[in-house]
Amino acid sequence: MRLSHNFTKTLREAPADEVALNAQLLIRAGFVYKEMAGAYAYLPLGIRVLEKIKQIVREEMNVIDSQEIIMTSLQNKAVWEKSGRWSDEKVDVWFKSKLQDGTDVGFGWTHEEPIIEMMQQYIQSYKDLPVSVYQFQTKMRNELRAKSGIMRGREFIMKDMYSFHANTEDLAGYYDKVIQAYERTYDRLGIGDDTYMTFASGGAFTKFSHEFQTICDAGEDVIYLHRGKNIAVNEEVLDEAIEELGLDKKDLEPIKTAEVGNIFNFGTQKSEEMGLYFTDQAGTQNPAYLGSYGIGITRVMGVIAEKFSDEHGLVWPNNIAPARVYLVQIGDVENQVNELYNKLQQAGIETIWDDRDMRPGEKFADADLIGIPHRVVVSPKTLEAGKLEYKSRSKSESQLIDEPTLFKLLSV
RNA sequence: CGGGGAGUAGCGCAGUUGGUAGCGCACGCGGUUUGGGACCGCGGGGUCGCAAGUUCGAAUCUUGUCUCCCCGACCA
Repeated sequence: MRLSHNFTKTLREAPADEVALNAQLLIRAGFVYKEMAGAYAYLPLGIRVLEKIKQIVREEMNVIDSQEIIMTSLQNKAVWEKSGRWSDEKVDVWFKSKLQDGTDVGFGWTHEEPIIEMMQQYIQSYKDLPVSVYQFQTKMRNELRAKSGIMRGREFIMKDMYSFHANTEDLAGYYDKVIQAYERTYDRLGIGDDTYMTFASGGAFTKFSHEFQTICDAGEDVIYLHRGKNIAVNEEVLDEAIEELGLDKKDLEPIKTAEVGNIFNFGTQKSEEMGLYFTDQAGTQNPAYLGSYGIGITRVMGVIAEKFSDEHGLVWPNNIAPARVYLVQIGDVENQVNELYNKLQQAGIETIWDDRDMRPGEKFADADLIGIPHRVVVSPKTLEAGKLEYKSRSKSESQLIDEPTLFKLLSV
């Protein structure tokens, strides 16, 4: 990407109505645009990060044999009435509207009911089970108050996955596979070391659901961590969990965290509500066992922006940075930079080429703000030395290296 | 939804005994510059959130309304 072709521009100062660090940095650097409270547009740089996060999640869900689909944002009132959750008293985040003929429709805040409804068409026999599906969807939730930048919006992207099983053991086995897949996912996203599986409320079938909580000052949750046993408990179920798990409160350390995932074992409750039954080997009808598994994609991006930044700007982890290399052109050296740019492209190394007609200082400042992991400078000076200037975003000193060394460095 | 704060140019801000709006950044033109956000000159851009009201006159006073932010509550 040639930066001169990018329509966004960086800001020296963040808009006054943004207090959340993630939104301040992402807006200043040109990753997102705020449409209204709790609703953000994703710009070219932001899309790159978002797609990388999605791709990592996609790959890990595929590993556990889940199949990708896309459901609809418009939802059918009748489907939700089956579970009783069309009611505004039961669900206070509904966005609702009407078709021109007066028919009520809702905007999806989750897809549990619709997916169960849909799967009735495809699951009749034990032979059709197990099955797991997932999607990346924009969820709409009419929150009373949006906050924390892109970490808690009224519109956000979530990966939601649903699995259907013939019996509780099969679901339990899959549930464990999901946990492992989530752990691999958070590792690859660069937040694995700070992310804890946490006992939380909300299990319909089991006593607890499990959240994945990432240490983050901007988070909204507090978990209690037992470092020795590596067990974490959400504050909301602290007393119950201490009792259930035989923990001593004095061994637990409270930590501020942000929820980046939540998985549920619903047992057969929802299938019974919605009427999802299958025929077993004996020819009898049974409700399917359901698991539900979410990862907040845009929230993960916010958490990472929040966690990995310094006084100069964003510091993206390698795997989700919008590019690997930020190539700074200083002076009249376009041809030489173009040559290196093409080599990087051919090597499959995503590069942002700062070919703008600006002073070096501004380019360096933007390189830092945008947070690309590797910075390479080409200037008359470096060309004279027959070298390239290299700097890692996370280090303060730069060094002169030759081209083979650069490619070796980038191949890791 | 309760409490608090704020809406003036794309962004950050100034502008009270009420007198017709200004600064920095950004933007356009010219020139000098060119390795960590340059400098000089000239220039464009604002229904002062919106609507009523008071007044000869309102960014400024009154009322209403919309929006945004923070704390709390809420959060499958």
